[in-house]
Amino acid sequence: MSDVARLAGVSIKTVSRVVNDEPAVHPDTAERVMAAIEQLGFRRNLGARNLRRGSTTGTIGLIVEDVGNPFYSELNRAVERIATSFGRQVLTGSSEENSDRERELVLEFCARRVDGILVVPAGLQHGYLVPEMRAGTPVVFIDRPAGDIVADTVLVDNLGGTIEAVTHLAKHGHRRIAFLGDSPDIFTAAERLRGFREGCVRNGISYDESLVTMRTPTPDGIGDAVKRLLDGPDAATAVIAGNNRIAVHVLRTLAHAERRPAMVGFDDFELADLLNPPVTVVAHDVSALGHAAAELLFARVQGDQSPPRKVVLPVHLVARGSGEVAP
Amino acid sequence: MSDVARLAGVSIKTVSRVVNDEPAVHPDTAERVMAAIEQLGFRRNLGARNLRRGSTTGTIGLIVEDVGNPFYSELNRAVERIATSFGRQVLTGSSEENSDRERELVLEFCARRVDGILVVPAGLQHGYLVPEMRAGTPVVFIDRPAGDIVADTVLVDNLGGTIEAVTHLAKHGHRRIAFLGDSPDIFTAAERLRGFREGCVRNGISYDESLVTMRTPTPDGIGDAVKRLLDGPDAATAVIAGNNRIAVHVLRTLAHAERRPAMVGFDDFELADLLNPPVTVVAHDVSALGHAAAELLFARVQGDQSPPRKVVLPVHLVARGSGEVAP
DNA sequence: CGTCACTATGACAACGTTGTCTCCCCCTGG
DNA sequence: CCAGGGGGAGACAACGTTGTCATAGTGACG
Repeated sequence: MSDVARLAGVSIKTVSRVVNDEPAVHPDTAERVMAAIEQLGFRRNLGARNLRRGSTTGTIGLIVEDVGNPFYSELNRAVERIATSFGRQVLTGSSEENSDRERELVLEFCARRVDGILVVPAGLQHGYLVPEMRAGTPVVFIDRPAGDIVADTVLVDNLGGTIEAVTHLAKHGHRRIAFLGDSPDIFTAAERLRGFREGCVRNGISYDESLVTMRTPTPDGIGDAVKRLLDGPDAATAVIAGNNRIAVHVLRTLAHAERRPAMVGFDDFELADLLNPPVTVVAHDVSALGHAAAELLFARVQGDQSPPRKVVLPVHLVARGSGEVAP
Repeated sequence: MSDVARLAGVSIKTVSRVVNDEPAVHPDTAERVMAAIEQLGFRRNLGARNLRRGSTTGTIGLIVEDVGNPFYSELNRAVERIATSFGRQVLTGSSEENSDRERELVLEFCARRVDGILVVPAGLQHGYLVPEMRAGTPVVFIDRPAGDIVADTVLVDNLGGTIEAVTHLAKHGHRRIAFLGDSPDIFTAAERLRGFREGCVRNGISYDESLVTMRTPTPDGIGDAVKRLLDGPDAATAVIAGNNRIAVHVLRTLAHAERRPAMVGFDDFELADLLNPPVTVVAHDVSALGHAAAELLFARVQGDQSPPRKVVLPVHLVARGSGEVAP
């Protein structure tokens, strides 16, 4: 900036005035300054500006499990859209479902003085966030609640959705329904399992633990589980896949299987309608999830001091075929 | 920091020393300082630190067309992985295939003093980057070259891949092959069209312009084009989809069509193997694209001054079924 | 006992901006 | 002719750090 000032023959304060479109600069002076800026390729240093003004940095942080997973990338996109409308940039990070990594990312973001943080939490302990939140960095939890603190949260109706899935299958005559879920440490997985049990109860189906598998999904793990569940005289006639990754693995396994049980997935996914049979899913609006969370965050950024809010977004069952076959 | 210093009864310089793990601090003093840091919830301001040290900011910028598109989110993930290994955070932005927006994002990132920028360029004019690059911000172009400047670029073999696709279809007896591409303003689309023509030539097929459509893909647009191309006595017997979005739209259209032409897509996508018939594609390693670009960027960040490099990654045809049907 | 080396600490400036205050000049109105 | 006012511009400090240099204290050694 001082280089520009020297070249234009003015003080650096005048350059600052030009850069910030402040009034009370003579047009001729402004022009000289702009020419100098152009010539030197000057670009104001936002870091220094933010430091001096003590204002917001114009960035927010987003932490998800894996930015490469279509579910989270859609979320990312929705968040970005809102952030852009508020003139903010988005710093993203993948926690890889690792709470230490999540914590690292959060603290790093705080050190960068982001204006707020959106996080799909990996762990169950979020006490480390208390000082940051008290220091004025708003945090909104997405898709899963915070483990041990009260904070803004946006969820989907995991419980209701799974109940609906069970009811749908029961309505088509299924009594032996298998449930394949992610690790029970994950809130959504636990909640969906709870919905599964509740759904069984409501439909007069006795809950059979041997038809349930809860673990981190891997192709082989899911493959083995599916084969086991569909084998023998007491085989399941229907399967509920607890999330989009699991659904894909299940489908891949079933593609080579003789018996094709009915199937309902939780989370919609691209091409579900083009498979054979088309896949029935419990769908929810991922963009809405991102929008709601980002809107809530920016309300906080702009000073909203109301008590922490908990938003639960609705889900709906999309019947496409795979869930409507008889046992 | 001065609050911490006051509470611990030391100077702020000593606090700085503790925070930075500098030697020559008495253990007792360090402990007092750490206690004060803990008590006050102090977190050092990275912005001020970077300003003072004049060092790198520890961030890089990534600009893609749409972070929500699985293709780009996989790229994002690969870039993030390398960035993390170099201790950097990633700022992401979607250009929405709009060169003004791209430019805005780039300049914003530069104002934030990112250590480098990775960009999937939207437009053809990148002269605006010259001052930034001269000022020391390395830029690597991904998937498409810069319009009018020389710069590091990582591409995939669009030409070779499309030639391979045509040859594959020709080998299965097809002589009337349609090509559905994205807007010809996009480098990859133009290049794949060039590959299509070249492929026709090499296989002794006369290039028929009426079998080619090049435009921004929309469900309806693709639907109409597919119906037109498959209609009449001179109908195409095979279709090449120019990218993953187009492939999906084509598949959705064909799902309701009476005639099912052979089909090959450019870009692999999830579940392609589970469709009926499974979709033959020209696949390339998106992660490798991101890795290569990020590695190249960090080499530059660390001072590599060699002439701009151009990396072309190989593609390979994955025959799954949809491309192996006779006319 | 004076000197030296070393440890532990602090004062101060500087990074690139911008807010505040001040100054100068010219114009207007009485 | 003078007071008052407003437009245009600069000096200076401060934002939160850290690099440089200075200083005080401690022990060892000749």
